[in-house]
Amino acid sequence: MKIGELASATATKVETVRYYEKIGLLPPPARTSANYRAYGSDHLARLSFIRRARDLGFSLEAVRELLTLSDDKTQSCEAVDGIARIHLNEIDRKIGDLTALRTELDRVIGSCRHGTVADCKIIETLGPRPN
Amino acid sequence: MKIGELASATATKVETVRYYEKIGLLPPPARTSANYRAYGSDHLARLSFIRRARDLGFSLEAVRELLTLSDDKTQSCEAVDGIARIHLNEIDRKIGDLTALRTELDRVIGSCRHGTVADCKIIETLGPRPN
DNA sequence: CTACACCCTGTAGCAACTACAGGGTCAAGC
DNA sequence: GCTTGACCCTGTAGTTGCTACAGGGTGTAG
Repeated sequence: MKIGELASATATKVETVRYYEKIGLLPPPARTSANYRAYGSDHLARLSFIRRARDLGFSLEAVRELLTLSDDKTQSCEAVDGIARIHLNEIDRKIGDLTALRTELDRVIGSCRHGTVADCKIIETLGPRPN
Repeated sequence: MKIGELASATATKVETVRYYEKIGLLPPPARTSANYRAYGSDHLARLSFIRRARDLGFSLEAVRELLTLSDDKTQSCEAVDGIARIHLNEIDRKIGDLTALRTELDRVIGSCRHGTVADCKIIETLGPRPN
């Protein structure tokens, strides 16, 4: 299959597929006589794997590790589990940060009395403080 | 005050202060005879504003708008309120996305039986699907 | 007078793509 | 046979918000 077909089969942009090849996530495929990339089902499987891992929020570096691990079927699953757990912790941290932020921002917005900027509580909150 | 003093007074790195000047968020200050930047209290106030807005998660583009609005004290507070509300919506969306992700990832991790990679449920989840 | 901390400019790097510019290829329709 | 349009190629520059040099100059304490 050509790059456009592979891309649409995996909901990826063509440029992104080439990018994954350039950074070594996706092995370079064979070429046609016209120098077009010719992909097989192994490429499709690998790119699907990458996309699903990305959708779960794994970084490209984590995806690279997961791919390496998944290539050696005899290895223990522990390393895979570890990567996933680290990622879960990061997500929890982000959710916590965003929730705290949300509370603070909500408080700021709630104080807005819709007057002029001169006595806008939002601007005031951001402005200089007397300490 | 010199750039290092301004930076530490606002918990900002020196490079970041220069960066804000370069992108036009912070006006260029006067210079000493040795070509050192010399800041006044107005710069301190403005940089504090920027930092607090950034801490609330506003993008630099949003900060730029907030600064412009806060400069015209006679204007209505509505635009400010609007920017803040848009930002709040974005935060809510992000929290929602991350929470969904968290659930999914937790499910994936929970299915791990700690065997070999060959029958790792995590890898399996990421691998090719029969559709 | 010599360390050392600070300041200057300018450029390159990070993640993870995205968007051109400037070309080549191929199938369909007139 | 020739044009149109959709696709493909490479390579480079842009995005956000900084951060980290490299290679210099300045100011002060001992």
